[in-house]
Amino acid sequence: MVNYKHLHYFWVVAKEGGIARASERLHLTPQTISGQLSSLEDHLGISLFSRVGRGLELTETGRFVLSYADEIFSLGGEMEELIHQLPAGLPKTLKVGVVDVVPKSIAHRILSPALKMADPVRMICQESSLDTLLAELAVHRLDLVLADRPIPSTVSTRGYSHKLGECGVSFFATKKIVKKLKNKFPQCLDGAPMLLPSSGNYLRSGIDRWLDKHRLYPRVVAEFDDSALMKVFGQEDAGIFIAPSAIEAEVEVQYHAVCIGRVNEVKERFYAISVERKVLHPVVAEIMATARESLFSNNT
Amino acid sequence: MVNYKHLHYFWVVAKEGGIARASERLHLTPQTISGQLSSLEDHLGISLFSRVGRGLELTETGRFVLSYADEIFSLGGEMEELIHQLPAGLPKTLKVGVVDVVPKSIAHRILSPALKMADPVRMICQESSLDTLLAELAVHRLDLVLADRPIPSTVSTRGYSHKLGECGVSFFATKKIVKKLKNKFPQCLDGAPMLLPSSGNYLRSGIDRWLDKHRLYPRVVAEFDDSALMKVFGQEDAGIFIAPSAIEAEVEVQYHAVCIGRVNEVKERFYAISVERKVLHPVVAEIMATARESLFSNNT
DNA sequence: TATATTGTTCGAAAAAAACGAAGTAAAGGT
DNA sequence: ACCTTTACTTCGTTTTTTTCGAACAATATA
Repeated sequence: MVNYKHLHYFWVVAKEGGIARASERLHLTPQTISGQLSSLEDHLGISLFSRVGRGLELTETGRFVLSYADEIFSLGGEMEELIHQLPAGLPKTLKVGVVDVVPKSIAHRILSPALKMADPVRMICQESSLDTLLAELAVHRLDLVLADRPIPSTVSTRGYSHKLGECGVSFFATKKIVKKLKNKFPQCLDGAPMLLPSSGNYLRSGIDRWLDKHRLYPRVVAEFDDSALMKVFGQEDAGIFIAPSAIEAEVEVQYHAVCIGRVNEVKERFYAISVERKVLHPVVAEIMATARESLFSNNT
Repeated sequence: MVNYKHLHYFWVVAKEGGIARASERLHLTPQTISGQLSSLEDHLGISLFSRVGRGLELTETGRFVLSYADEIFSLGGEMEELIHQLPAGLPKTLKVGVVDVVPKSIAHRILSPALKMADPVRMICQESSLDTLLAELAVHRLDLVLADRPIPSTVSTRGYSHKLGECGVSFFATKKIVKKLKNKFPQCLDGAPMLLPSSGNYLRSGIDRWLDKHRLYPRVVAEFDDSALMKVFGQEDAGIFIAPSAIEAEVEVQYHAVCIGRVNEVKERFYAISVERKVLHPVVAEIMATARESLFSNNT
């Protein structure tokens, strides 16, 4: 771990062009700076200045370090400058990213506690792929990501996944489609037109495994990244589609379809992903607490 | 000035979700962290955590600070990681930006010492407007900018201008143009077709003042940001053009033109702009020393 | 050659950080 | 309701780090 105090001295020395000048600006004696500078070089194991004549000259490494120090300390300065004009009662905001495979009504269920809290919260929602959202999360442009899977270990982003709940999946179809089905569930799926989440999605692999196990080979009409789009296609008689059992009622009403069967072997899970290990954002904490205790309380 | 040690503790506490966990990771006792954290809050004059229950919760400000701390410490980490794989004898490079109004042969004169130094230097040149180049300089993507004026005080970029030299300007024209001129210099300029640096350029205002003072009103055929382009137009009989007197000979040869007059009242100046107050890049230092002693040694 | 300027090395002094002991306060189990 | 565990804080002391004064070495300038 570099000593940022030392790095700061180095930065000032480089900027001012010498220890003497730097010591003036820092209100320190030259011997202090000189010593601390040597400590930094010792720690890094490489020299930052070459002592030439009675002055200093940046080495190649020194210039490299300077470019980083520049960024680091201007960030620090910017932070200090902005910190005091921040707390002026601007409404609390919560920036959420929702992975597009997560059904909208599930997202709403999960997030609604935020809007019902004591002090008002402005919520900013964004919908996109997991990768995109994790990138945003990493640079703190999001407070929380709602996903259907934990953070992939392959991804370099650091972050912590918190499981919110899980439930089985239900199969839906419009009446028009249902009429054409010969058998009862689940045999009716074999050869039937079907809409599925695109391969690569977490839920999809579970569905595929289950279909395979039961020797059911539906005709896959279309694949979707966005679950809402899939349901709209379903509503227009494009094929059988699926949704978490927990929102059966909403789906039947909203998309004019009926539930033709339920599978509890395949579980759809929902996760909240945050940057901090333990969630420190009060609104996020509230959301997660509520979700865990009551999101799918009516089924296991 | 924030204490980066304190900021680092804050960062770890936020990441780990508590003082207890953080103290473990930092190999420190909780009371130390707690104390240092309070110091930081005292210094900033605002609380970063709200103590809720037996734990901590980030405040709005805390989350803001965290986002900066995140950037700062990942920069620091990145720096440490890269620092050791850097010094592997990659050739020294010098990244120079040349403002486009600076004549190419002047730029060459100024920069050539770099190529004649003891250990070889690879030079990377870029040509653009002053604004663009200063932005690049600020983020250390350039080591040096060559300009025809000192750094404008209106610009927020910090940087130091070092004057390299100055010389008068000469007027040039092709023989075809010269034939048409009725009077001798400088009266011949009145009403004559002329190429000039665009308004807004530093040299242009000097030229304009001089022309005005002598009641000379040439017909301005075209204006250029790029001095080389102006000379090419001049070569093609578009009009009278100007260049620093120091490169008279080169201009006459290269652009098939003749010098029709010299003005020492209008001075063209050249500056090197660097990030550091005193230039610490050895190659840059060499360039500047050479320039100052011999760039325009044959005239004042 | 004298002189001012710049950076360095050595202690001792001052300041900051870290710890042990003890205390408060909330959550969890009995 | 009562004990236990967990988590943060406060206080005084010890340890570590930073800073300075004094003396010194090297280089440029007059």
